[in-house]
Amino acid sequence: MSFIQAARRRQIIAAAISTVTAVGYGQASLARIADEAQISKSVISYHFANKDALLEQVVHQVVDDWARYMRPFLDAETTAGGRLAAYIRSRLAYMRDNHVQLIAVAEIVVNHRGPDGKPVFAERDAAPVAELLAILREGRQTGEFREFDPVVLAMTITQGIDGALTYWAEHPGTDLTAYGEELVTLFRLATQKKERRK
Amino acid sequence: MSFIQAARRRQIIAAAISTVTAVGYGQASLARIADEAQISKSVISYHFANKDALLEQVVHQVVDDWARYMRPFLDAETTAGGRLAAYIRSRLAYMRDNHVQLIAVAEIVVNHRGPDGKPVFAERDAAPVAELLAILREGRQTGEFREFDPVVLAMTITQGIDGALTYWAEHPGTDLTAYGEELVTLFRLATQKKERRK
DNA sequence: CTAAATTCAGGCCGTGCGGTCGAAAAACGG
DNA sequence: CCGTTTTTCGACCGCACGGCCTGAATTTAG
Repeated sequence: MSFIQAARRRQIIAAAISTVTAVGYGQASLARIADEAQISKSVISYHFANKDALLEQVVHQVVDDWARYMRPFLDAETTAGGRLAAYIRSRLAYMRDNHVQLIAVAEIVVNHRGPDGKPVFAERDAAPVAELLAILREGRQTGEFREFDPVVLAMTITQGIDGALTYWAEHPGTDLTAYGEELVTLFRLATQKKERRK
Repeated sequence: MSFIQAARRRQIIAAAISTVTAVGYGQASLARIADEAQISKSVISYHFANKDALLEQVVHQVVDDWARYMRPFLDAETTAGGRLAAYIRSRLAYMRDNHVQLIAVAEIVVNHRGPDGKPVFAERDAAPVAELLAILREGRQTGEFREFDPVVLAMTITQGIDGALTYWAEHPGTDLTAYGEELVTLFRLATQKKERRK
């Protein structure tokens, strides 16, 4: 693949992301995306087989970048509790710097359907959840965490972090770092064993 | 409004709910809804001004019923902690019995946009969140809860409950009651003050 | 320099959408 | 029983969509 081809693809993907984020999945037509990129519709058709292929590339690229970003933060921690806090902080940090991409991906994953009417990317975002699940199971096995259902915890933590994104989107003035520390505290209290105090 | 009119409207609303839940907001055309209800498309137009009005009625009806369901459970409790647990349990119980309606409402609220491209029902589901926020603020004021940001907690609890719905939708065998008790425990630990133990 | 390959613009087409129309059918009132 | 109103229907309209095709501009290769 030539250099100019790759550049065009990146440009089109970027335009698709900003368009989906701005007007939503349903209104993100090829015409609007082409308009956003200031190119003709057929350029998109030339570089991507069809709309589905374009959206799939959008999701693929963002998810990959996301996982690459979080990895070093997770690997730097040794205890399950530390990894959990790092997970929350790094996922939130990535969201702060890439919220446009993540909103677009969320729109696409939720709304993109196959001909049968069922979602296509059902398990695509399961990767970060699986990572989190592993952390929780490890903490339970080593006895670092209290007894709980790791599935419920993983789901709730994921949802809680996503909630920060949602809230931030609606209240742009929010201090996401402070929000993140609240979440870290919240889930530390929710996972740690009871300690004798005073 | 006559009796038969009300019946037709309810039938159409029910068909809209099941259609949106089955094939998603984007694919839920008037034709498919009419097909689901086994009536002609124009019957919908006769009883509702347009598609937007129909969807608004769907959201309105479900949200109203939802609030009516939860009220007595909340009023039965006196302490903030009790009200919080009742909130989680009753909201989850309603979800178990009305998941089709709630999935439809979620689809509509997220995807329905005005001509400007911005969501229309942005604050519609803010009512249950406000209720939850009041509980949390009350608990903080009376000193029953630890220090935290009520907004973050309210958001996280709401998201956590919604996560149960999502997980249940993907794993139908899930024991929602057990899931709910995990959530109650989780958020009790996250909200209560540190206690001296042993 | 020329010819082949690549890249891009504009327009066309079939499809399905939300919504409307006039007529048929059903329900109602005297 | 008939006339009126309410309700339903299938046909139809204008529109925007995704996809495709044609052809011109640009780049590359020999």
